[in-house]
Amino acid sequence: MNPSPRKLEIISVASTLFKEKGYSAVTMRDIAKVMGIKAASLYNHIKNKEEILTFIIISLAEEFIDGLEKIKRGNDDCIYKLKQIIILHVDISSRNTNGMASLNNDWMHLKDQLNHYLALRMEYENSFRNIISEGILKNEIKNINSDIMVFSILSTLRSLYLWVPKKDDMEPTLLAANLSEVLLKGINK
Amino acid sequence: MNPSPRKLEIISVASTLFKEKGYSAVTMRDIAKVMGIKAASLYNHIKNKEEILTFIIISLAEEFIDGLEKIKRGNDDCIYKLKQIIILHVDISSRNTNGMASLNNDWMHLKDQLNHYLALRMEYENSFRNIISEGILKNEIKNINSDIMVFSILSTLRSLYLWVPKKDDMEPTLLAANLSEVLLKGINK
DNA sequence: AACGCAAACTAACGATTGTTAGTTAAAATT
DNA sequence: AATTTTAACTAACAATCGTTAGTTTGCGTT
Repeated sequence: MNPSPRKLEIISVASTLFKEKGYSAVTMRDIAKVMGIKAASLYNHIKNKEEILTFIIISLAEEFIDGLEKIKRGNDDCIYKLKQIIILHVDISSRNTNGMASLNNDWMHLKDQLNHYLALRMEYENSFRNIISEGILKNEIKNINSDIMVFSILSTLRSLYLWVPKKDDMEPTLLAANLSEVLLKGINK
Repeated sequence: MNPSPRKLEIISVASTLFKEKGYSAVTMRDIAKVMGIKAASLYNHIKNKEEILTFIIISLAEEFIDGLEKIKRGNDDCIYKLKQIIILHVDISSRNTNGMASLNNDWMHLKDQLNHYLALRMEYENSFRNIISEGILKNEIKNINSDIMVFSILSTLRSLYLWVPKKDDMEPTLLAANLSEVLLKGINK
């Protein structure tokens, strides 16, 4: 059953507040106040507070997994795959700057779906690492500690949600292109 | 007046818990339980919960500012300065993996010192950006959007606290060297 | 006109929050 | 030996938390 428009509205408002103060510091009364209703009325649309967080995190995580799956299936070289991953992150982060905050910082407050989330994250990181490792084997990528490369690139991509809103004048396409240049070829002339 | 050993112990325990669940989700009773005392006893050593967070964040922020000041004063080229900044981050993050979590994620819960923190952060980012801009002028650094370079490098350095504990077998010196290679020269062969 | 339903409301619940007051026991200082 | 200090304790506080129960309101369908 699809979430009703009103439910999506609540989730959207909650995402904004979760980004500002974190999941734990946001009360149901905070969310209700922004919605212009009482806290108890929220429960006509959602099961409980945790369901809001779960929806935000799991739907984003699955969007990343799906995007990465398509990229993996392609018969491209590793550098091109990395560029597509960068585009994927810029795209999802630009469209979900609020939700990305919860994905990055509030996942530990999941209960029922915590293990599911952790499994998705491990799957994603492993796929990412495999692309790097394959690139090293094929001599497309430098033979440095692959963990460091995964960490370095992924840290930047995971922080996009903080940075994109400050640069909303910049085209996502241009941002992804510049980011590819910096992340793949460095800044040193 | 210097913090007593017992106070530092409380701050250390609190840092660990803050990293696990975030400031808002950690109660004074949580901290007390790990200390093996009652929550009320904490108040013999600290003023309130906020003071713990403030101490963690401000002392780290000032450590970064001091480190950057020394680097700025040096008469080195910009690439070398950036390498020193990377070493600074690896050093501080390795010695304070817990506290760095609060610096990154819990600063918005500061009250009295929030503006002070924001001023320090802006000062730090501006100095960082100036080094990049100078490097572009001196033709040491590629002429790409400098904001993107600042964002990219700083995002990685700010995430070190998450990653260093998983690689505690790796020498900080080696980590900093590899990181410099990746961040400055990229991964593309 | 009567009905059913979605979505708001009021009121309240038990649990938990940060914190204070007052007390006690041991250690350090005089 | 007497006294002060340190650091723990018990007990409790008002405030706030997520959530439930029961009620009301208004709109669309019969």
